[in-house]
Amino acid sequence: MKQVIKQHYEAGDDRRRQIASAARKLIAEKGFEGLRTREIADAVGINVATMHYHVPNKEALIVLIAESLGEELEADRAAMRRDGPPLELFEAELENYGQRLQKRPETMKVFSELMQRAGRDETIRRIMTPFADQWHNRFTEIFEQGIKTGDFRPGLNPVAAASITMGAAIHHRHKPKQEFAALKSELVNAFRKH
Amino acid sequence: MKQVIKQHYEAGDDRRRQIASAARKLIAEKGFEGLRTREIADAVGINVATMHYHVPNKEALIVLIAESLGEELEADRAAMRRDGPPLELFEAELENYGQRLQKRPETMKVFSELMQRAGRDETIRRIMTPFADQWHNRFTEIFEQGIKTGDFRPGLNPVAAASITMGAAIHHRHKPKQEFAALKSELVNAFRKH
Amino acid sequence: MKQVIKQHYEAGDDRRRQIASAARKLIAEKGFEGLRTREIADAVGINVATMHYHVPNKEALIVLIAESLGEELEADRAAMRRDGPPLELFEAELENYGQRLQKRPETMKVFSELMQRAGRDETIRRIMTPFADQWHNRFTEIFEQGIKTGDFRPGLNPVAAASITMGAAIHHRHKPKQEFAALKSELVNAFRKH
Amino acid sequence: MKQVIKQHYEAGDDRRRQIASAARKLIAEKGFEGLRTREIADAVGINVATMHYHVPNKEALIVLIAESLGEELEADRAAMRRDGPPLELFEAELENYGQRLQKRPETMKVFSELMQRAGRDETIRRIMTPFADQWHNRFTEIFEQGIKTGDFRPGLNPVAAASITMGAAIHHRHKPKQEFAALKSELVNAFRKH
DNA sequence: AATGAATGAGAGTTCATTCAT
DNA sequence: AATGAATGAACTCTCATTCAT
Repeated sequence: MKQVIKQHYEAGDDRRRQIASAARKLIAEKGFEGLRTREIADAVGINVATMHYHVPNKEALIVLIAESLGEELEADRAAMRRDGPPLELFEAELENYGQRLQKRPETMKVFSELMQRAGRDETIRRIMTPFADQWHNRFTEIFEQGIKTGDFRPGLNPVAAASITMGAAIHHRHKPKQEFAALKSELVNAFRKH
Repeated sequence: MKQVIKQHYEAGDDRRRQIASAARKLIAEKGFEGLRTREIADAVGINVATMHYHVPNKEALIVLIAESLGEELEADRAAMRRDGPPLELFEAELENYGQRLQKRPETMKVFSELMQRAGRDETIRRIMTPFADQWHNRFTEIFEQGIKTGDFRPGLNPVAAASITMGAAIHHRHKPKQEFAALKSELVNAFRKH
Repeated sequence: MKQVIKQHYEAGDDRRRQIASAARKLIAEKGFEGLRTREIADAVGINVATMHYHVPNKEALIVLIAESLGEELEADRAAMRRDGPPLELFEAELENYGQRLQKRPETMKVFSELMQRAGRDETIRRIMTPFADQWHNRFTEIFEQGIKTGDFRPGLNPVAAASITMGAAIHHRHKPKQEFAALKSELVNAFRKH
Repeated sequence: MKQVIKQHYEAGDDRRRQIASAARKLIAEKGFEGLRTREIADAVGINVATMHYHVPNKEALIVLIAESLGEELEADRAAMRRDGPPLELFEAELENYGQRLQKRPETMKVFSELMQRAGRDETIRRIMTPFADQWHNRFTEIFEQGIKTGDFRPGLNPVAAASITMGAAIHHRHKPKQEFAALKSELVNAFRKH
């Protein structure tokens, strides 16, 4: 079903991927509360019943979306370089985030909607927290190493610094791109050794 | 209908205040997407139709909520001291925020729900941005003065620093209270002159 | 809507009565499995949402129907004479049933549909069994007294006889009326003293 | 698809038999109204589409079920002894019914569901009435002969007596087994010569 | 200012059935 | 003979809003 000749047929997981993608687009536009099964189906170009064939109900849909987002973030993470001076790694991490913001703004909007909902929805929380945690851990790690190498201030609290960084990054999500450079260099100054 | 005696107290704007208050409680519990006119009316102890007499539709309700929140934030702001060494003002500002988080967590939840929605809803954005801006300006101002007095690093970008501070504060909203102290001192270290 | 002065408003329980009545008619026609909320609403001449205002969901609707039927059967029972020779009472009971079958065939159809469903549905069982039991007890009682008075065979098992009578009566529900007389006299012969 | 070896066994009518059997089991559990094509297919271990290949639609399915039930009842009937004193035949007939009730309660539940539906559904009525009639005729016949031999009361109405017997039997379907003996002997006493 | 009742529009979900392979 | 995927039609239920009083 997946091979060359017959590929005009969107079978199995492809449909689920299409659905996830359409749903994400809609969430980015109208938020979680504006998400309608019918609209997703329309966007994919299938019947609502067909949609329910692939994704049985709204809860499963949300899980699918969260997973789909998770995979993407994971792929991004896997692609990051992990060696070099901590300060550079820190900047690279921010740079990467900034680019994601520009190239796929949808991703961050959906991420933020899911995190918002995670506060109330156990299922989503279970799927999403690992991703938030991984990100946080990554920064913590960088700070810890950087303190040793002397890249970052001695006495810096790596956990708190990681939180500040993430907060700044997320809070910046809606802002114009130009400001991001200023934010980045200010974060660097905030933590590096003077 | 039940307490005959009090009935004349609760006319006009009092009702609107009750409605706003009930709505805020519900938003804090279930988020915007879980807000139901009927539940608000029930919480106030009136009929849905009566509710619509006071607040004609959901848009007006949202405006009411935003205004109510705005008034509260404004009152908070007005109560803040505005003189003294910038570093102290900065700490006082954060301290005040931390206490608000503990005493009225509902307020911050609603604020965050409204800001989320502001991204999509023009009306809300118009009401909310001033409040976010005022807060941002306040920090910017403190940083500007602090740079002059030597409390904060020379070369500090006041605007970026204000953004980082706000991001950190908002991002911390759900976290346990104990961590807040660490965050606060880390923020101070991030910006003050070493 | 029907009468002259103020009664044109079908308020409160009247609506529930109308709904119960329409639902019973529909069950008699198409059985339980063919019962549709929309059709009931249409039959009453109201919107589906209005129907749900009065009867929140299908389970409540079924309870309403069962109760409505129960009330009717109860009224019937209350109207029956309870004194006189047991044999006469027995015949009167059957006669009354036969007339109900002719005048309100719907009632018995609905009763039988409800009893069928009672086998699977706990809620219905709880409402309906009392009525079946009362009827059964009534016959048992008549037989017990009749044995003493010598109207019925000595050695007759009153409980088994009651079951036979009810089985015969219910089983006859769809049959042509004329046959009922034969059935009745055969039942009398089956149990009376020879 | 999974057990390659057996695949050629289960062609044609075997499939139909499997489907009928699965459907009957499901009807016994959840009633007619709870019968779902998908569940039948699942129970048989085939795809819904495959099911529709063998049994084109729900009407055909019901016919199939009725026929399958009919065959079973017919086999039962054929196995019954048809000679001996009428009173004994009568008791044997009841005894056989009682045993069927215990050994294959499913059969009687399905029979009763089908008879209920026969009241509304012409197709089912056409298939089922013969079976009900045959049973009824069998009792009538036994009574007619028994009157001649003196086993049963002179003046007994064979048709009405047959109806009473069947009503009692069917009505007893859900009741505990122990009571059946009492019912049986009471029926015997009701019709035999004293 | 308040209410019970009503409503239209739509939401998610289910189901028998069909299509392409 | 069998399948995965697709579909239209329907169903129950919900919700913001309105109407008559």
